[in-house]
Amino acid sequence: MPRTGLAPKELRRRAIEAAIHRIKTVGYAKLRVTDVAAELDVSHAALYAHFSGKADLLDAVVGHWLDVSQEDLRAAVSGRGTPEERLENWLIQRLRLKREAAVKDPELYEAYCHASDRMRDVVQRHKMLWRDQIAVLIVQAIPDIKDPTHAARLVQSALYGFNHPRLVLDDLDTPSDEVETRLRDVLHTLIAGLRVAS
Amino acid sequence: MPRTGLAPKELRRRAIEAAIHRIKTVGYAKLRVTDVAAELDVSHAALYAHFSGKADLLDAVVGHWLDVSQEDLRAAVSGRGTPEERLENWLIQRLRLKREAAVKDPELYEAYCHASDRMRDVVQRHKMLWRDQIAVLIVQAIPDIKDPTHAARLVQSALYGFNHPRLVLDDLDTPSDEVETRLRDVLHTLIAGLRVAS
DNA sequence: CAATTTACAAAGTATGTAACTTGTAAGAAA
DNA sequence: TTTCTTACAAGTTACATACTTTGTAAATTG
Repeated sequence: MPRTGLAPKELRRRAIEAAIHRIKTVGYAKLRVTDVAAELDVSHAALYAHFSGKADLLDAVVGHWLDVSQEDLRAAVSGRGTPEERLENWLIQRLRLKREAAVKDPELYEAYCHASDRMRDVVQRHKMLWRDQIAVLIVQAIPDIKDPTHAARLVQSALYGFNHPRLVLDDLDTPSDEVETRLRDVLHTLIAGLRVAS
Repeated sequence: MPRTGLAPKELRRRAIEAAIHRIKTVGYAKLRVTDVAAELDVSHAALYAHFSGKADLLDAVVGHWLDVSQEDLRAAVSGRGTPEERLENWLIQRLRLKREAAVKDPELYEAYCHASDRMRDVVQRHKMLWRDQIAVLIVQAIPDIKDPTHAARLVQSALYGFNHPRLVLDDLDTPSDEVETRLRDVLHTLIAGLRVAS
């Protein structure tokens, strides 16, 4: 029987929190599963009953962050305003969340960048989620659109430069409103183009 | 008087060639200015009369590669076909040049990636060149466009995901025609949108 | 006197070894 | 029986030291 007296799910949750805490304090590069275990007062080996390894723990951390961001984003889908405004808000919100995260928790954001580079499943799943949400919003903005999935992929492609974690990091030093204006310009031009084609 | 018997310009040219040769053979990471000098049968210190340092030599290498690429691209500006086709061809050609370079001379391409990451002047200058050429082609494709420079910047933004050296490297494993089709889709949608706005 | 060399300081990289981390297996505890 | 621990092999990292490379200055050559 357990020494921690915690349900597996609970310990998993605490391990993720501990890992986040460690990443925030000592940095992503110096995260040791030994230290995470120590923070929970268990031996490092105990964590291997809950995570398949370090990569899995990091995936859980990134997955948690993506889930939290997802919450924030969902609001924009059902928010107020015209459909086109909602799509715009959703995209702007996604950009802002990343920029904020990159500034507020750079170490945590770095973990996300690494996960993204390695195309880990966590990130892939969320990319598909994003595309689905974009597709939903596009249908609302352009009701007689021919192929919503195709249109969503197209929008994703065109806005990739605003969304890719590394590139977000790159133009972190240019003012938000400038980047956001560029994003809006591209989006509106795309929508105008899609309306013509539909 | 010179021991090499070469005009400064000529030695500079040979140094660039030697550097390219070294990069191709031993790799970008292992390039030593000592070795480049040895290949020219001069002491490494002699190169400091022609380049301000290693970074400057690398800039010259990347600049040379960009100049050669530029030649290939210029053809598309005055090529045959409708203006829209020429713009499309120009953009596709730019993508192909990068993909080919990344496959054929990965080490040389890496040098370009590094220069791009560090926002070196060489790369900046060529980005502006590109935008000007796009602007020229846009004016031809949409004669009554309001602000060609703005439109060119917009197209650059939307196609950044296809053009950024690192991202080109990322989807090198997806087939050319798939990537090119996506680029064409985005471009045509943008042009349709720009036509509406003009 | 302009191009080059040798000589040299500062910065960077390679190497070997000790200490630490990761992941596994066998066994103890509740 | 499940959760955890200790013990351990394999792989990494940290660190001191020796060696390379970079960049500069003074001396040299045609």
